[in-house]
Amino acid sequence: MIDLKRVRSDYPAVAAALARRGTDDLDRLERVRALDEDHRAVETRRNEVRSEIKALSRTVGDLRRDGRMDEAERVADESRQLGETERELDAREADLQASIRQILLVIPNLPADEAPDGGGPDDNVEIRRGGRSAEGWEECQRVPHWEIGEALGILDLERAVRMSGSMFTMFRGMGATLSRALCQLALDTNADAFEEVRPPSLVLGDTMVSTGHLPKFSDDAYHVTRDDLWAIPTAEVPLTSLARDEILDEAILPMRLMAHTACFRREAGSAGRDTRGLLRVHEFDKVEILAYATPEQADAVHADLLARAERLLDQLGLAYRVLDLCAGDLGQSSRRTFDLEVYAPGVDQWLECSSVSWFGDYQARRAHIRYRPSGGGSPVPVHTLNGSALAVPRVWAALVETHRQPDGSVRMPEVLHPYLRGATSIVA
RNA sequence: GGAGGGAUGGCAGAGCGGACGAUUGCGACGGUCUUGAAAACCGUUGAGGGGCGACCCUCCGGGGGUUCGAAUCCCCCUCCCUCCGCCA
Repeated sequence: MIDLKRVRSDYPAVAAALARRGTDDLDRLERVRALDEDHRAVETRRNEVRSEIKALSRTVGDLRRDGRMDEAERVADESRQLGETERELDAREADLQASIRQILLVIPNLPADEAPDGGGPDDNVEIRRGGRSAEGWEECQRVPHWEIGEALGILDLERAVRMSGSMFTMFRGMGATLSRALCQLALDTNADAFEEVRPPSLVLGDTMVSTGHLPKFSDDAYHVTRDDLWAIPTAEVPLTSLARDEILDEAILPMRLMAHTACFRREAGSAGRDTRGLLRVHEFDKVEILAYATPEQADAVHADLLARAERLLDQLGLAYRVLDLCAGDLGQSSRRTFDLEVYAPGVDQWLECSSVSWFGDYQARRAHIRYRPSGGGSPVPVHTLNGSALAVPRVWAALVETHRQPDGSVRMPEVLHPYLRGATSIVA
């Protein structure tokens, strides 16, 4: 959530920042501002009435102790009258508060000043390329991964669809081993600074609200209605809620966590897009890296997360590019995001394989995660940041296409060998 | 799933319906004393919200209710513990 106090004290700046997203949220912002004024007026009056009731009640007690029953009853009666006013104001106060929160929960984060201008994906700024060159491909590398996977017996989409429906996948043999190897590599590479966590895959609605996945994007997530639980779309969800309702010591920040989990996405609204192969699937494995930080640390932590995600692609011998997302393409909770796109020569596409985001205190406000400054003073919301260290399907696809040899086998980059029981390539 | 017990401040642990936002102990912080430390003593020590401010309001697992007044009484829910059942 954006800071209501800032809406109050700095409305023009908040509105201007929000406007950069090019959404219709300015109406919402204005409604929040008006409701907030009403709310504070009602709250103040309600508190005055309550205070009066408390005073009268105390008087009743005193009078009764003194045996002045008639007077006590008269004062009690007066208090009874006020009780009605109190109930009325209280209901209005609660209503206003709920309305404000409801709107606040769907107002997106304010883009960072540094985020480039722009209204959509076309305005994202490519800030660099890394890994191997994205040019100069051999004919043998121009084969889509689903064909490679089938030929080598390492990808079994047909049977996956039979058991789970379209956009579900199944790796087999060395394909499955490769999938696991990628995750282990990602985990091991980041174990120097990140605590490994194995969180739940099903979470309560509140947990999804904390990160911003609910209430606005409920169509994108799987909902187990019988038990009212949600399948996590990313480990960001449980990892962010790990510190929910807590006050952290500044000394432990930045606090870094990583997790390998399955991720579930309904991919509603993308029917018919990228339907072949591994480009868009309902369930996939991912290693997420995440940090809680102070505002002062956030920039450096953001850069570090990005560097770590890049390093893996580099080690895997893939071609990738880094995009600085423009204000109009930023996810709801993010104020600054770098996307990593890996080039897959077989399908001739840049595939988004990581989003490294800085959320400011937007998620921390929703999740009530604060830290107590070492210098003393009241707790303040932490900043949260996260990114995919490695998301399996698209990296798997790019890897298999990039490293395909003229004989149809797929050479495995050296970093993976220890995780592949020593195998250096995948052959038919 | 069935039966019983519990949930209070960082922790431990009190709390006849009316000076209880909450005794006390520990911990933490500040101070006195000390060459330094320990001990002892004194003091401070939860969170959220409103108001320019004096100050006011809320929070004793959550939600309802009774009452002039609820941490204290009633109802529902959640979670934890013990026992039984089931189970990877």
